[in-house]
Amino acid sequence: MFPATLCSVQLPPSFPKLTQQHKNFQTDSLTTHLVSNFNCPFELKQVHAHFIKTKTPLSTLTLSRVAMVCSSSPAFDYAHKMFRHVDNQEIVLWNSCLRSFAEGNSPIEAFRLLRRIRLVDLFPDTFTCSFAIKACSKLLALAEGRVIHALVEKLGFKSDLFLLNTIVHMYASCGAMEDACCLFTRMVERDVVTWNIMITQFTKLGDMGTARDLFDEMPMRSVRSWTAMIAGYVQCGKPKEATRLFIEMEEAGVEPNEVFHEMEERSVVSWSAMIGGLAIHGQAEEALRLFKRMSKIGIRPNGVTIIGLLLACSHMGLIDEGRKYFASMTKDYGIIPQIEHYGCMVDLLSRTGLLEEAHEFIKNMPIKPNSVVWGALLGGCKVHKNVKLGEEAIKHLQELDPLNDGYYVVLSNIYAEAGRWEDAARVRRLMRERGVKKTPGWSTMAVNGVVHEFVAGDGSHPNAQEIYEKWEELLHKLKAKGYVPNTSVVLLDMDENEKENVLYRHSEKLAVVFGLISTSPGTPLRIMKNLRVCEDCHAALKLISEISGRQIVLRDRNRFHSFMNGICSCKDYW
DNA sequence: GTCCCTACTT
Repeated sequence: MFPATLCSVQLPPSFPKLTQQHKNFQTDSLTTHLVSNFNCPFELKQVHAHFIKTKTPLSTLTLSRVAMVCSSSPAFDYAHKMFRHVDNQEIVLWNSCLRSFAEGNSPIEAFRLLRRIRLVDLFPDTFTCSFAIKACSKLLALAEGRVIHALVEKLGFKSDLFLLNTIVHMYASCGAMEDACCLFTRMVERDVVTWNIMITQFTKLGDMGTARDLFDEMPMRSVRSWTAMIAGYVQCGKPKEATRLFIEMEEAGVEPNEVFHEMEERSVVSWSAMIGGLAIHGQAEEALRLFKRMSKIGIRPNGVTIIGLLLACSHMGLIDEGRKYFASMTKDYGIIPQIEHYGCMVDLLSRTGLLEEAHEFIKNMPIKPNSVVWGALLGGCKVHKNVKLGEEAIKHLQELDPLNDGYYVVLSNIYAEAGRWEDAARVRRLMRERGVKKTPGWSTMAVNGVVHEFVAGDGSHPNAQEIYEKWEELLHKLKAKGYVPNTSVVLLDMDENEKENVLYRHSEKLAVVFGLISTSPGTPLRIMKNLRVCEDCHAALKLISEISGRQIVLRDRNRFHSFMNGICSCKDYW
């Protein structure tokens, strides 16, 4: 809130006017101080008064900073009246505020500012609308987006291509694909960005068919078009198609329709997407090979490229390579490691079982470790059964991310595996006390364009009876192949029979069985899971791929698993 | 001064 003085002051009818006529003006030290320290809206009037008194030209103040500081009401009104006299491009100042809000952490503030702009006699331009729509995209505020779209039409900006692209993107990112498509179809003029937006959205929906049709149809392609398609194939578990397209992109070269420097910038993204994609598909060697090729043709990696490399090493346990890349990022490429890089390194060390080293690494990091970093250590403690360090990690996680159920579950699991049932129960009690609930596991699978959802233990699927019957049949075959249910992954304190039943109702098993009975033989099955696949399901899926002769692609929270002929692409390291 | 792509852990 503002102090009453600022709120209640009535501006004089003739608002003090300052122009830029003082050419040889020398600022005194107080003015310099006021200018360089202006960061409080309460002070605007005082500063303004001082400027009038000392005949300081208002342009001495950085007006964009004033706008930023005073963008909230009621300082807004005062700043607006002040700007009116000094800057005939006042809207630009507010636009840059809108932009900061829309792109930063306060898109709601962008809406408030837009309302203030509309309330005074200021005319929004295409930029104003563009930033306001961007705020809608960020907040997934479809209703507000529609209002601003209407405003765009009303103000007569409806043929502005930049603006229309922003609106198409807003509709698409808010999930209103019909509106996005409708606008796309109606647009008289489209550029490569328009097409890229549509392609990207379809790839995000997993509809690679439509995305590909658009990609083939578009009159010209930019690096981003290729990147969107490649990333799309990676995300939906088709690394082969991604690689094929990547090679095609290299062979085709890219049309010079973006400034050269920018093109080079962008192509780092394609390479990084491809490297990261190969990494989460467990093709570490391929990812590292690609990186060598990229370096050879002179494309410099950025921070994201390095994350891809570290991920690749992490998913395959390539400890020495990981260390090497982490060291070289600063030494050879001048990239300062961010928290994400530290997260990858802790993950790499922890997974490999170098838990003490990982702990030391965390203690010596120059930036404050976040929950991801401690979570990575905790994950390693689970795999390598280290109760002591697990407890250390959870101590920090309770402070950093107390409501995240995943960490408690892992710790409880660590205790359970060590046979410390009382401690495991204590963790579960703690969760109850704090109101933290375990996220139920669910899997989804699309069959003939319909997305089927399976929740662990759930019997609500229309084909539940059939699924369970098929599972019983499959179970015999699995056991004949040597499958032994791994009940240790069931955290609940119950007898072995009950545990087995819980295990047999895991969502990914239900999904796979449903896939087997509802698709023709040989069809690959694609499943998404919200959590990480459990060890038992992983073992079962390997065998099912062998028995059924099907490829099963499972995208879990962490990475892709591609099961084929009894083997998983993660090589059981995950 | 504007629009679209890549990214850590559980």
